[in-house]
Amino acid sequence: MIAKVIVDIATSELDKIFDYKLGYSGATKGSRVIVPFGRFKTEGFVIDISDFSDYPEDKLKPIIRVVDDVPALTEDNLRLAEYIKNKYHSSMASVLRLFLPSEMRKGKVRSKTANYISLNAEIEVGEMLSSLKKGADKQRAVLEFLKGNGKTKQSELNEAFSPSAVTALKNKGYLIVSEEKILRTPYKNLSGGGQRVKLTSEQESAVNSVKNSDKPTLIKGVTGSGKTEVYLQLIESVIDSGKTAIMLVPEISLTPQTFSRLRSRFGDKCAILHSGLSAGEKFDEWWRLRSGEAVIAIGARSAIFAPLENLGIIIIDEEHDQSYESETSPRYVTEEIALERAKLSGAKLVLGSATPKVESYLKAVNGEYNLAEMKERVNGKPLPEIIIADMREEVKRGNISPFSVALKTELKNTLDSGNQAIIFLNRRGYSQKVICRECGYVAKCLSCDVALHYHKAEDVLKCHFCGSQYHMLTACPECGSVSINYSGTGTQKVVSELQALFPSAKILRMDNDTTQNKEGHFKILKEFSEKKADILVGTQMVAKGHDFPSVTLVGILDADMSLYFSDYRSGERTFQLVTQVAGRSGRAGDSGKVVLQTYSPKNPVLQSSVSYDYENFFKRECMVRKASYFPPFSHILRLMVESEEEDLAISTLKSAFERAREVYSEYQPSFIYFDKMKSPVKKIKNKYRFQILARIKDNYQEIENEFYKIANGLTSRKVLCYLEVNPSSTS
DNA sequence: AGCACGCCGACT
DNA sequence: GTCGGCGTGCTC
Repeated sequence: MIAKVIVDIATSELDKIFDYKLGYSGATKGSRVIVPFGRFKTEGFVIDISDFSDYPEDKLKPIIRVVDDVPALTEDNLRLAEYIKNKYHSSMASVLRLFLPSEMRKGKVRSKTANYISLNAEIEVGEMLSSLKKGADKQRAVLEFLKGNGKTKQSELNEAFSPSAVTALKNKGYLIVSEEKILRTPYKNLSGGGQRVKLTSEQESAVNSVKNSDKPTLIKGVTGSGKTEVYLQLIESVIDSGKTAIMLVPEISLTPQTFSRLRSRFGDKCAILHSGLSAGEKFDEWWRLRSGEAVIAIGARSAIFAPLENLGIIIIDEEHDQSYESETSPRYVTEEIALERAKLSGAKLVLGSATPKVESYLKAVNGEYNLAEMKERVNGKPLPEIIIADMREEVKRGNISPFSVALKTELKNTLDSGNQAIIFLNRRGYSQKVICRECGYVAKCLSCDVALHYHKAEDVLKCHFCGSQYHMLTACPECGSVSINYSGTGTQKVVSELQALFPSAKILRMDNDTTQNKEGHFKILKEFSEKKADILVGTQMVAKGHDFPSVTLVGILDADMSLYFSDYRSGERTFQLVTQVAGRSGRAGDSGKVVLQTYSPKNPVLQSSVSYDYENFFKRECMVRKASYFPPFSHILRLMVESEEEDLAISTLKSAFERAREVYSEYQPSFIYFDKMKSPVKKIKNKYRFQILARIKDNYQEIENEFYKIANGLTSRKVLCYLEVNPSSTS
């Protein structure tokens, strides 16, 4: 018998099947194995067993050994892997690696065992006790304890009594030592009254809508509409029917709160897959799923690869979140893999969000997805009121502080009533954008309709989409004002100005400076939620995460800063951000307020967001993207070339461009845009980066395939060449 | 990935 | 002379 093996080395030359003699290794389809490879040994995956080999039989080597008792990969996994390999044109080894925690490879972790001690059942306890000498009180205590409590970990006995007493009893043959596997369970102490809640009629119909549809379901529910409870009851009914479930949450939501909600409801049936776990915990949680001991997997995007069989449902919470796109090879889109996995195993797929991706909602509108809407909040409270503060007016009136009059007034009210406030600083694409502080004019690229980035070193404005350059402005072309700026206020400055306005307020700051480590992040949030401060000032990271019941005011400074970010999705991002940040206000007590400061109050995206009008935003966004051929009405291909040697990068880019141009001439009518250029960030980690950008309106499958071939064909030991489809940032 | 082979520059 | 730089090729 022949084992078809993929060796666990992710290079394109080795991306083929190697045949080995199966022998008596015991390997089966899906087994991890150790095989001889050239002059050394390597780990590999058995992807098939066959009677035949095309390789000369006398040259076949035998498998050295199997790694795990149970094959690490299931047949479903292998089929899904095949799909991923074809879709993203990556090597099989790099795809298969997605299916196990990286720490498991190369035998870095093993299961942990401990010695357990119990009484030797062949001897009467009374006999043991009476045989002890008079002063042996410790030994007597150990025996009494074991008699009462049964099997106990040796380390605990040693600790509670004394190692010598235990050893003495062992030597007498009174104790039996057994080595047993112990599980390293993360968040063991998480608990809480995980009560099943009675659903509102809207929640109920969302649950039924999912159950009754054979299409994937998009649940579009406003903030606070109780989507999580819908997920939990869906999971419950799936596991009641003997199937398993995967729940994906954004990276930022991997908090003890999230876990405890599932743990308290489903207990040990739920396993947590999370990069923050120790290697041992990851290993054990993974095997609990693989062995069927746990039937619910929760985690960030990589949990879509959870080793579950008989899958009944996949839930992707906050489906619009950026963390669902992998930014390392294979650059997969979680939703695409979830769709295929659900299809392969006949599972339901549920996508949930208050602000779905334009792509997803379009699918729902087209009938490709089933749509379930939840418009009411569980607590019946209205969504926080959003007040727009026109910063152009403030500047005209001579207010040059970062805070509008409206925000100052609301801040005062909030503090006076003993509530808390969050000030959100939108620093996305911050210092690079050029904005007129008088009229709100933003410098844009003439051919792309995206904001230009200011490059300080060269003192020019550049379009990150087509690469064109413009002179830096000295005055606003619209109104002639010279108060044109490209840098904003940092968190530090905001804090000091706030402190000056409200001397007695306690202010916390949360940004990259104050949260170098993950702990800092939690520490600040915890401090704030314990009401040890009145105001929290922060960047992106305050937008998501904890609920703060006493927060009744949220201030958004420079709401438009991400609006003109050079990305076709900037409008979408802004809408999502405003909705999300607004959701931080007034969760429990009094109804909340939001002050949104902007230089472009008439902007349609902001207008839609202040009235929480997703439909309106969506319609307009679709119109704009359709007219200008941006996704989902086109596909953006970005072929990257990276090398430490600039000359080599350039020559590779040239040959890539030559080949791409052949594709271009064959399919010219399908191209909206096609050119080569330096990457906006031209050097990262000592690697020079160049790119080819293309935007395609049809025949994209063929063109994409050709581009993948070009990229893979040009990658070598010294040059990395890869393709990004609809990249979310073009840095 | 890892390791051997092999072909040119700088050195005890 | 040869030590060692790294470019190239092979691995069932």
